[in-house]
Amino acid sequence: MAENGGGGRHSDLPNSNMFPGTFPEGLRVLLFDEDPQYLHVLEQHLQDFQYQVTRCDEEERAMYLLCNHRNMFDIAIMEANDLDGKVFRLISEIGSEMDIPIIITSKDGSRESVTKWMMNGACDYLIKPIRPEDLRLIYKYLVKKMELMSVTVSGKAEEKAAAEKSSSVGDSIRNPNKRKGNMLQTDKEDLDHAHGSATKKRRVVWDECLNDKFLEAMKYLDTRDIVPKKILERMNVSGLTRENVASHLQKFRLSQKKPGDENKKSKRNRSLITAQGGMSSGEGNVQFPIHQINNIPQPSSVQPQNTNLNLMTQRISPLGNHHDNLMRTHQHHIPHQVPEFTCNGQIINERIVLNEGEEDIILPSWLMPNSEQMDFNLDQDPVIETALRFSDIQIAPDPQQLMYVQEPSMIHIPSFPSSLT
DNA sequence: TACCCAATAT
DNA sequence: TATATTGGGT
Repeated sequence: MAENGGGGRHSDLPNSNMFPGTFPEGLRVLLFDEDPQYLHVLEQHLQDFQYQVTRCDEEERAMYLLCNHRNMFDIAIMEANDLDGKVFRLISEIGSEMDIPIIITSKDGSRESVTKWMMNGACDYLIKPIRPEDLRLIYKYLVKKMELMSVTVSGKAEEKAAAEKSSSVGDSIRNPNKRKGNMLQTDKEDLDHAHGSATKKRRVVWDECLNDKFLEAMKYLDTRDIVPKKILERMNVSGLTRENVASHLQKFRLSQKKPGDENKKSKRNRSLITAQGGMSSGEGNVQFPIHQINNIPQPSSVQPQNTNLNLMTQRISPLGNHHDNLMRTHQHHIPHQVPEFTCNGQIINERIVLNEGEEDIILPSWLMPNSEQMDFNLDQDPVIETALRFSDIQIAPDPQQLMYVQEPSMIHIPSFPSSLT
């Protein structure tokens, strides 16, 4: 891959020392353009800047990824030429709920188009042909978040404590990254949010990745050491507090107490149970998506180095082809909401969830193409593959809060019954 | 101080 | 619903 074309870009960042690693290198970009050639050009440019590009030249697929795998991306660049298209509808209707900046690209430089897109969820609008420099600078939409989470994560204990105190003041906790429909207000809004969230504690979403860490820690620890503090230490997830772990442990223990309840649960709750019988907490909520837990390349050798695709294969294969099941499920259910699968690049359990949770939905109904179109095999999907390939090695900016996971988890402890209600 | 647990709040 | 917080007890 070519060396970056933007010399000294890191020093471009204000207070760049507060940004982890080599940010914005590794920025995960979902790139959609219907023109394969132009797509390739853009991809090339982005890669020149060391961004991880997942390219896509089919609208449906791009939207599918945006809807259902946005945690695999830090930012999306979507081609869109008409204001009545599905992309526009997608972004204007649920774009504000997405936690990912969406940049629109178009040949249409009309004021109407620019204005409409910008007012309906796009964070920027690039008129083709796009200058490489504009692509290089896409990380700017994440800088604020990076700064924000840097404050949150790097804080000392006192600051943390203070932050925790202040979180009980009573004002609502808002998603600092949720963009408003009217992006003309974005900067101000984001500033407000940034200010607020820097002093607030966000909810932790115990999704598959984090839960795996938790389970792995439990497994590793001696029985007498299974206390929040030790688990926290063992998990080695920065940003996570003892209280977080204590809370989760409490839930865990409760869930173990009455495993019999499992059978009484509704179908809906079954969607939270992994194939291993574990608790996946796959609710898919966006408060603190676990894609924010960026796997740092493993320094040593606790376990064999995960070479990502292999890892994925290992984890996927025993479970059969869930993609097919997933797709079949979709074909039989009218979608009504967009679930969020939060495990960074690790879609195994999300598929399990989908497989078992009959009510899990992928696309909004108006986005649902005919089943033929949607029935692509994700296992062999180069788009998914790209994202997966990068998923474990990236050092990607975290939109809300960064948690470093130093030991990619491969161990799943069976039986973490879910279902506490 | 850390822990557990139940209840309650968000 | 999931997670955080609180409060009482060990």
